[in-house]
Amino acid sequence: MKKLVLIDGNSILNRAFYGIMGSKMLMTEDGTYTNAVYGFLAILFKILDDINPEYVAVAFDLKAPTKRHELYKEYKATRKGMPEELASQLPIIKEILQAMNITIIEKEGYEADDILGTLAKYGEKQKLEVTILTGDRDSFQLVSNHITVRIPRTKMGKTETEDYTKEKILEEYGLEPKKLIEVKGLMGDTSDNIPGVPGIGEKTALELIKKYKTIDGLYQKIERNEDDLKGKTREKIADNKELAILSRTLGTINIEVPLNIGIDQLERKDWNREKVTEIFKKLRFQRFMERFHLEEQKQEKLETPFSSKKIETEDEKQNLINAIIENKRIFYVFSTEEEKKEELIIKKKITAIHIYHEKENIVYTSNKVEDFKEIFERRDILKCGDKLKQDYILLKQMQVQPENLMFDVSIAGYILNAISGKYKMEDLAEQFLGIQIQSLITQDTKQQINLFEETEEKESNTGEIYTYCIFHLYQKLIDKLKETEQLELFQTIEMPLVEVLADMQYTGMYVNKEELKSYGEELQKKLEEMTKKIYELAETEFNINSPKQLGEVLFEKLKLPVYKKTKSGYSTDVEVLEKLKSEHPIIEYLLEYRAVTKLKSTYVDGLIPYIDNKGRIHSYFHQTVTATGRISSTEPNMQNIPTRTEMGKNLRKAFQAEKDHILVDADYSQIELRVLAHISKDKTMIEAFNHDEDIHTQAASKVFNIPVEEVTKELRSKAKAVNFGIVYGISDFGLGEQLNVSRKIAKEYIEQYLEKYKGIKHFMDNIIEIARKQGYVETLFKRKREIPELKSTNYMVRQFGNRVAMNTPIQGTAADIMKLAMIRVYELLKKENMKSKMILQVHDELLIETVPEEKDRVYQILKDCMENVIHLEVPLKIEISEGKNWCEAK
DNA sequence: TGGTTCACG
DNA sequence: ACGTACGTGAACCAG
Repeated sequence: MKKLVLIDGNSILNRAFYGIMGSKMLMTEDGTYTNAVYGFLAILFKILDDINPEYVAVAFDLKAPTKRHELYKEYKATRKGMPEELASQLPIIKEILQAMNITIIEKEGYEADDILGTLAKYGEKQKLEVTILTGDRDSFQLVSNHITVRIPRTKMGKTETEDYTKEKILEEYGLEPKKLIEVKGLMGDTSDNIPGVPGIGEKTALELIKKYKTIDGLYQKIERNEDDLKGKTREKIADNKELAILSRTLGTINIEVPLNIGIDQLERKDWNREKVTEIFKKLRFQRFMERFHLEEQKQEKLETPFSSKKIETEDEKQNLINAIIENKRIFYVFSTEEEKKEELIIKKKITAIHIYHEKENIVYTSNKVEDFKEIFERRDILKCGDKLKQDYILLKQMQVQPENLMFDVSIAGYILNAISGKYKMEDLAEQFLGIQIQSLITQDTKQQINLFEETEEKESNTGEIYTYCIFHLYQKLIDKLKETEQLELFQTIEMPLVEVLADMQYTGMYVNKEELKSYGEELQKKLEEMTKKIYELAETEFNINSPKQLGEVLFEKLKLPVYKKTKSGYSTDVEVLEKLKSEHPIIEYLLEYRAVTKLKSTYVDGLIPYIDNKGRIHSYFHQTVTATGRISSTEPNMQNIPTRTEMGKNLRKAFQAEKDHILVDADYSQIELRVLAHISKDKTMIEAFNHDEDIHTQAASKVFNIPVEEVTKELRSKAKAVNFGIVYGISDFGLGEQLNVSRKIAKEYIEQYLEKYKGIKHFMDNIIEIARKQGYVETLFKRKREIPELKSTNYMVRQFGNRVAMNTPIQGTAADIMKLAMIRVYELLKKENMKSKMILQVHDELLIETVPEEKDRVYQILKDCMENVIHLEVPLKIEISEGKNWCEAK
């Protein structure tokens, strides 16, 4: 039997739009939304795969009002408009369907489901097996022996489908599909603006139709008093006969639309591959292009634009070294291999070095890195490469102290665009040189892995190509940085910081493994107690870590009130639990359980495997990750070690100074607000900082219009939240949420605040205008962040863009200042040959491990460098403390 | 893999 | 009528 697939275009596009919204709004660089198109195609490809039909058609609604709905005049008025982000995708999907030679059917005056109904019945008569793909349960009335309705569901991001056959409908509703029209007439459908009989829901309607077969049958019996209905229900039904009949008409799918279409017009044909490729390329649908092999293979294998040579003779080596010294710079890349891997600690070593010879256009390769030790240690030779922090560490491990690491391609890429996230050599070579690295690689490394026991030499020219690219990217990126006026930022902050971070990462932080383990055991005991208590109180055993199961226990079994929901069910976060505290004794145990598991799994069990044989943890510090210019830390993240709670503080006792050493912790006080005072030039706030006043107390006095002396703890804390809000890019809703006050009150706070801090108001308005005009914002040191969100057609996204515009100059400038301070501190410690080591940065906090005899000097250096790294309109202030461990030093 | 939760600044 | 404070990373669950 041949098969026909009919698709409700609007319904599926709609599903796809809301299904793939979530976290990432798919969009191309120029702001075209593509999420619904993408989802539509995913669903389409799936059904074509599953069913492999001989015939296909897609139906769309046309905007004109339909006959059916004209009957109900309010219909149009209450009809929800499509959001612009969705509407803009409609013509795109039509264009694609056309390119795929899939028939599109639209008819003025008819809805998609009318067209589908007509075609389905027609198909059935032609002896076809018909499947209707739609998100609309209305179409169940069309189901018959040879017509099935398939409904897609987005479940956890994935699209599943469910088929409604005649049997399934009989089973689920106890009625023939056709009878569902009668049911709808009684119950109505709010989403479709079909009124139905007031007070009659699905249950009653189903029962009535089961009993009386049709609406007409029902009213016949009522009119003859042969029914057995009682009271209110009978009255309502009797009173609303007209409405019921109207509703049935509204709910009936028209299966007699005059279409003049023959079956041969629905036949599946080959795609116009060229056209489809062009559109997919524009929309960046890489996945689909790969799946259908659409990428045009224009370049076979490009001729390599340079030569490669292994260094074999002494002469060759000397010739290269001479060239490097003469040019005062080296373009190079290391090849590395994993030396050993214990738990999560990976140790790498250099296996070869590739160096570009500028005059000869040859990339030389040597596996004797020691030959170039001197070159790396020379300060007068500029090192140009990629991921130089890693190189620094690798060299350091072979007793080489590299100097003048001043050009790193990925960092240059990051400075030029902090939000692209594409800083791999492949990305940068493509973007700035138009070189397709993949097409230049001669041997596929993947193919030869494990072909031999001993992988002697991986015969890949990747390292050589990278080296060649570095040379060409150098001039290109330097020019770009000049163009954007960011060369100074790059050369005086970002590049000098590479060595600082490398050294910090190389040094690592001492963590007392034994103490950490025993603390873990303590937590384990607590955890077992909590678990027992929770099971008792819940009268059931379940996985407390599963928000889903916990939600079921709290809100279904224990019937606690639901304050908040998430996409997938009940929310069970701290905020919700705090509100439920008085409702049930189980809550306090849950809160405690959550706190303890977090500590144990993330910070005890999670950290132990990172401790090396010297007791130190070497977190990776990333310089090309954040949108604002901050540093980030991973494997493990050392920037979010607990500190706020008592338990957190106890944990910090395991983070220590080495034997006979001391930790010194320096903390910028209010750096973000000070930066804000400076860039907004707000008189009031500047004055507060210049007189060393408590900034939150001052804010309280301004917001609540009372003298400073009368500011209570509560008011100060509220004003503190307002200050935070200002830094984050204020919104009344957000502040209200934070303070647990109405958004009206929150709005008053903000208005008061901005009334008193006029300069800040001016800054906020101004920065948004600038951001809109130029498409980006920048920090005091010219770090830039593009804000494409401001161009969005979606209000929410634009609002987010506004907040980002306000926050980024503040957070980013503070990050710049800290980076510069770190460089100053590092330079002094190095110059004075001190044993003291910088071991950690936590955004506004710097941690140094020192020895008693250097302690005073470290204090001096920290204070000098951090407070005087730049002179703003307000002073920068730090607080320093010390201790044997990180808890004491805070 | 995405969603939820939670640790830090 | 909507659905929001800024910047991160990791563990865990469910599909």
